[in-house]
Amino acid sequence: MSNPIVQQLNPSQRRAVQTVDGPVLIIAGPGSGKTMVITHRIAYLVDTIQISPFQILAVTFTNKAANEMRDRLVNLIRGKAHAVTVKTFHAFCSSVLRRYGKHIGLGSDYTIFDSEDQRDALKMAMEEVEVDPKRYPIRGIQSAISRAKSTMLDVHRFKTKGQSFYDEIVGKVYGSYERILSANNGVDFDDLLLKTLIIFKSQPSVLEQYQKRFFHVMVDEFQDTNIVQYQLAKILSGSFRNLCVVGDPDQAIYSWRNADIRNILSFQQDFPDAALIELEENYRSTGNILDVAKGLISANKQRIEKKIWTVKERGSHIVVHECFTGKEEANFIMEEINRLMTKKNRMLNDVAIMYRINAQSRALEEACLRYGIRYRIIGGVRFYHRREVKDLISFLRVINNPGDQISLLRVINIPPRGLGTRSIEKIIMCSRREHLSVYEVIQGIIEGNIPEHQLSSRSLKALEGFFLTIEELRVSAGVIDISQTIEMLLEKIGYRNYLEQTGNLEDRWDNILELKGMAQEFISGDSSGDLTALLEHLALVSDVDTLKENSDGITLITLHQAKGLEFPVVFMTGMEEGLLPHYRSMDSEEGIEEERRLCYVGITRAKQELYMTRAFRRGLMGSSGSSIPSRFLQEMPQDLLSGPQLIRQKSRYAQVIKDTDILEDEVEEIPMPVLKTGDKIEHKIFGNGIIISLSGNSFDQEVVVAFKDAGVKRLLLGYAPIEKV
DNA sequence: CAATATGATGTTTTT
DNA sequence: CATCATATTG
Repeated sequence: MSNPIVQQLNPSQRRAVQTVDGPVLIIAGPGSGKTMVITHRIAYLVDTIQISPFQILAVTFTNKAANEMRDRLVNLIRGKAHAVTVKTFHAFCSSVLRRYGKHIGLGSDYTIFDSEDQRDALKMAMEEVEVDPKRYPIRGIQSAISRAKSTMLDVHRFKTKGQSFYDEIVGKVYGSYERILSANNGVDFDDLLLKTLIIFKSQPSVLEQYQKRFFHVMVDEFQDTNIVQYQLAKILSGSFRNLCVVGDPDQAIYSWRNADIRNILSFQQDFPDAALIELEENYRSTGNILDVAKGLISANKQRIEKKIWTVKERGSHIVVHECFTGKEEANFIMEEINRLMTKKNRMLNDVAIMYRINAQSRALEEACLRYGIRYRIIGGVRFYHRREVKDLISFLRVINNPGDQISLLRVINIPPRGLGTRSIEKIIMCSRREHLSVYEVIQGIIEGNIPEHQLSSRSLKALEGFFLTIEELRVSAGVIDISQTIEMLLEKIGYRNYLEQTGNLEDRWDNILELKGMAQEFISGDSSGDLTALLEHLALVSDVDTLKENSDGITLITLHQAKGLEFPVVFMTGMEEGLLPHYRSMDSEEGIEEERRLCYVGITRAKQELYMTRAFRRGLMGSSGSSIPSRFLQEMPQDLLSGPQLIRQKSRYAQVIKDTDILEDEVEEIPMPVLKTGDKIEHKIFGNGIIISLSGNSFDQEVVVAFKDAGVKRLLLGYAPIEKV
């Protein structure tokens, strides 16, 4: 009872920690101490029940979550924490495949293809089976194949199951794509999971080894696992049945990655005896924030009702602010941050700005620079996808796995050495004809074993230079360490010089140095430090993982990346129809509900202050249209919000109130003049005008104004800077 | 035949 | 607005 591990926990948390026999389902609301429960549960298993830490597997959603969990475990159980396996599904599977991939014909130096590589491979595949990428966009095929793999359909089963004509096309490409992958000794993200599952199912001895080892299996963010991941968790815990999953259906935001909330239902069916534990008390957010979140999420129809509550104070109102442009939105936020710092003693670290899409970050970044506010940004143009970084990684991949043709072809002419599309085509032809990998063909040509290459002597010379460079690096890579290899590579191909010619050298070179630094850090870390391990690390670390908590600055982050994090002050930007909810999700009810959950996730990141902003015009993708407020704003309890779209506001803007829209108890709080047809008004930009007509409800009041100079305009009141004259 | 310039074209979220 | 594909130039 007086066990120190459980002392500070509330009763449900304690139950979650101490229920260690058999299957357990923990439904954990936001801020309910989920991570604490998981770490304490592990500590309890190790210190109280005396389970060997070596026999515990904890699966997390991101590497960052894994690291954080490990850190917290160290505090609880000291050195024993390092014996616990804490990994993402992908990282765990990768380690299994490195060891046992040979059972399914996978060499241990396989390359992990990210979605960009995947696209290149698909292009090749489509060419091979003559599917026109114009008619059948790669993205669509990519996601169809991913969906297939996430639901355990291999090429054969996909082909027999598929019905539509499109399925037939996808089936063809899928088959060719798989051949290309295996020829490259490459796997994509989905393969990491699926191939591991296949090994477990087909190699009883391998499975048994893992099953015997992991006495306890825990899965975090269970609502965002896909079917393969669930199968993995189930099969791994097969011999002891000690599977504990933790999740929150209201925070499921990855269905587009084939996560399947139904896993929670499947779990309850598969384990009818599972203990169900609900964590309802929120320790993170103020009462107002939590109530806004609750109000919003209750608009979802497909939902299991869940209680969440807090004993915390009401806290500040949620501020809703509307601006003319994205730039103004950013400026407002900066001003507000400055105010919070001087008036409320906030630190930059306390603040996060969240957005739906990465493209929104640009305006915010620029504003940070203007205002001299330090910031750290996650993603944006993802670091690992930047051209120069990708170039370097591709070179390293070729050195590590010459069978990786995708990477090879990407860098064969970098920097330009006179091997254009034509020459490359010829090389590929050779490789088809001789049934050799591209690298083998190149070797053959150089060594004179393949005379019918048809390459000009100039191209031949260039090719030889390329080949010798790679060979030299491959040989020396075995002796010198990785950062020296990188150094040598950059030197040999004259990469710096190349960047100099292409312009903006500084930024790009900085990125190269950063990657080099990362490699350095990696080899001095606890891993084996070889090239294979580094490349695996680079493929599997996400950008969120690199978020440095200690450095001083505000955080710019997408709503998706923000899952699992918390900040005292949160700004949610772009609260507009089309952005949140995103227009690509707006054609289905499920899509909208997922967007709503995403919004819910954002809100519940906030501990004390929450702002929601929107812009009337946003400069996304070239020209911009005007936007209307996100429906989610209207779904929140209005009395907890304060801002100009509300009736009780201290806006500088005029506001029209129609009789039917006046809420009785708020009438006296309306300070604004009421506009009617014929009123003379003045617009900040368009100048003087007369109101011709009014329409719409109080939320999007539309007014038609005849301006003296600017002609007749339709405007939305509340956003249009209009004043009655 | 390779490299560059220009124009069109399409943009969520990520392991 | 930034990438991609095609046209043009060297």
